[in-house]
Amino acid sequence: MDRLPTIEDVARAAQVSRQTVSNVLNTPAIVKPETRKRVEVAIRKLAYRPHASARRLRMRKSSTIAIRLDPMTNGISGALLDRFLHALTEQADARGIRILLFTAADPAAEIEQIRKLRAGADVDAFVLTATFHGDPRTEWLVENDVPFVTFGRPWGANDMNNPKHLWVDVDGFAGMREAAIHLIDQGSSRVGFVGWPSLSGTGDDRRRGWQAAVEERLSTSDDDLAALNLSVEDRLEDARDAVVALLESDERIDGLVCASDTLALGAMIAAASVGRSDLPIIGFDNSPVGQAIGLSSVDQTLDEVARGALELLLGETGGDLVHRDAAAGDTRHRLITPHLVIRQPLRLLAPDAASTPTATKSAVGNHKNGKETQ
Amino acid sequence: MDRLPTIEDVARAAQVSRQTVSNVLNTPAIVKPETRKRVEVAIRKLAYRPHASARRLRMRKSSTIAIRLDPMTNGISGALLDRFLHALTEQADARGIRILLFTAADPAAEIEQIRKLRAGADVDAFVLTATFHGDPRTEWLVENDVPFVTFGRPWGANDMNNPKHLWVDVDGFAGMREAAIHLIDQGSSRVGFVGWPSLSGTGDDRRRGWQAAVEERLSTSDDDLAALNLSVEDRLEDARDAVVALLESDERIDGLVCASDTLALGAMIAAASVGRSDLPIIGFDNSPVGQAIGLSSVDQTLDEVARGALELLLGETGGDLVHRDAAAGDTRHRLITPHLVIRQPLRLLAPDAASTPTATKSAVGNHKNGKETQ
DNA sequence: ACTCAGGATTTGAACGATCAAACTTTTGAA
DNA sequence: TTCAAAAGTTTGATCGTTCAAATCCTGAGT
Repeated sequence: MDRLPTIEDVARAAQVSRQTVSNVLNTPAIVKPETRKRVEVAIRKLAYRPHASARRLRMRKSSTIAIRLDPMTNGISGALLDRFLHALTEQADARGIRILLFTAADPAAEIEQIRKLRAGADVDAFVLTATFHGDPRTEWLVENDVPFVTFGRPWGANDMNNPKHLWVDVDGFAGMREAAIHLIDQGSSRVGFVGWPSLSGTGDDRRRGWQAAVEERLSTSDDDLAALNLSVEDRLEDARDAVVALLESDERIDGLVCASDTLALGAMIAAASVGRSDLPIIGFDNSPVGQAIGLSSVDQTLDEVARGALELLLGETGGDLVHRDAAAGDTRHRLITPHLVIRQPLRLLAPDAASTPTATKSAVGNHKNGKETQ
Repeated sequence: MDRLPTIEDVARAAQVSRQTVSNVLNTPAIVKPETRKRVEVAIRKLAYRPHASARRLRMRKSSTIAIRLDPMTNGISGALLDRFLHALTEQADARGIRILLFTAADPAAEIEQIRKLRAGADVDAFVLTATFHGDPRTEWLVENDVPFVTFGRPWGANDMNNPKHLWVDVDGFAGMREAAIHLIDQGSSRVGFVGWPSLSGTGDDRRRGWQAAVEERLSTSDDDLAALNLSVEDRLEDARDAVVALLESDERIDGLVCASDTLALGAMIAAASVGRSDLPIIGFDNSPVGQAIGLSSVDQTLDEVARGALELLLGETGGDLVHRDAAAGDTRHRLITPHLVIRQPLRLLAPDAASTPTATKSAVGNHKNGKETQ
């Protein structure tokens, strides 16, 4: 056989008509069991699969969701989108939906891309990431009636409980609060926070989580609260420098929670460099680097985020687009609770008793090394 | 207008026939300029774009390439696939090709997925990553005549210059050699190598690069060469422990090149912990973490890899699949030369003179800190 | 035996584009 | 002026599927 088998080939092989084969595939219930079996055998024998483009043309839907792969390799947590993408692809696959990628340098270019993909009937719906305050994309999409869901809640004007669009987000408040409470439960009595300047809604949300935990469990004065609250850009050096300063100005600090793993790593370096490598630190994002270095972190459970996104777009089970108005009231968004991952930190400065290194042949050999480089 | 405009709508608006509109889009040359202009206006006015599925059905090709998004978040260099994906998507977009994602837990599952995508005529060709010795996927693909290209050369049996399939790869030898030579040029006279156990062809390739540089430029004895050559698994701790041992056993080492940024980071930590935080170290992959921490590294220039992959599959310019046999002799693969990125390393242990930290309001304030924590 | 409802199956049309061939107009040379 | 070739445009068929309507079959009720 030169070309791929068509529904007609199957029909011929099973001695039935096109439509019966189609029915076996789409509405098996209405086909007589006997006939159905015969068709199924033919399908298997020919290794037939319906031609996706033909089906899409007829059905007037593409069963495809597009997502922008943005160039932001924003430092350490960059792999976040990567992991989300993976989760999304898996969930989508289970529903018979495909994930298409596109790129765009800026929001305007992204809108243009979306317009093209829509106009070519290439894509049914979109997933937007990294939304921000006053995002032109969401406005445009709403206006042009394009189905979409955002990863990230609308921080701006409209009411979170009745927004203009579907969204999924991670509950940064709950996550950061859990992290802080964990430290307090482990004996910390003075827990600081390293976050971002308060432009980002995400950062503020996480900050409030820390604040809630401290106010709830510790008797930290308002002045102290302000002193324990750092705001720096999401860069290793900035975090390191700020934390060095903080630790030197306040010896009693015995715990830190951070709005990202980047900041947490900076904090670890800072702690080590001022001889506090025992300081418990918790980050956010559960990035690969964090994992490699034994950093405890708040994991975003991207599987659930992805599942939530698809459920909002397509409904609980099927692969069909839910009409916007049908997705009623409180089901129009999902707030996912992240969970804390506790790890044994890798001491940056004091490699104690190298735990069975796997150096082989040409390695010089392993030996104990208990030297405290403090 | 309820539905999207079709070619017929445009034809009506421009007072021509379907086919003429089609010609304006696909073979503008054969349309009389006057008519063409009229059609183009109509196209713009209606914001018409050809229906992708209809076109694909008729043309019997999907203009889509699929790639597996695998779950490997392998530590620090994990973002590599992410970056490759981005480059690939951009290059593909320029050719009017779309990138589709899929997942699979293991090679067998991946083959099954590929089979499905092919049978559904969803995808024209595949890009395979993380190929390994005796990979069942490449065998299957070759046997079943599925067009594909691998990122990673075939290390196994068949001749590299006449392999059974198309491939693109990064020249690890050249990259590692350049790195080592750079260190030597900067004054290093005893340069070690941290790599992986010699199962991986990639690792050996990089090792040979270091070896070539050292033999070429330095008079290191064979015994020394063996002693300077570490092999550990791609884990931070393992690298750290092995490098600590190495540095303690040989004081004269004044440079290290590593087969990955993960290993390099481990080496940096090791160097710092034995008071050698000045030791120049170069990694491989140019990962985001490396960037964040100021690690010099060999960058894989994934743009070129992506371009190469597409050129092999689709030819220099167009979007059409090149017939396998047409891609003659030496154009059946690409070996991309990576380039070295030199950075000012962030001292892990001695944050000297915090360079204008951007801590704001609630930060305690910045101050000089020259303490050497040796 | 005859009708009718209902289920099971088949047939013709449509989705929106391109290809191949037919048709119409223009061009240029005799 | 005439005609053939070239250029420009249109028409009918097709890609592989599903929808809508038509047809065929089966068995129950009169």
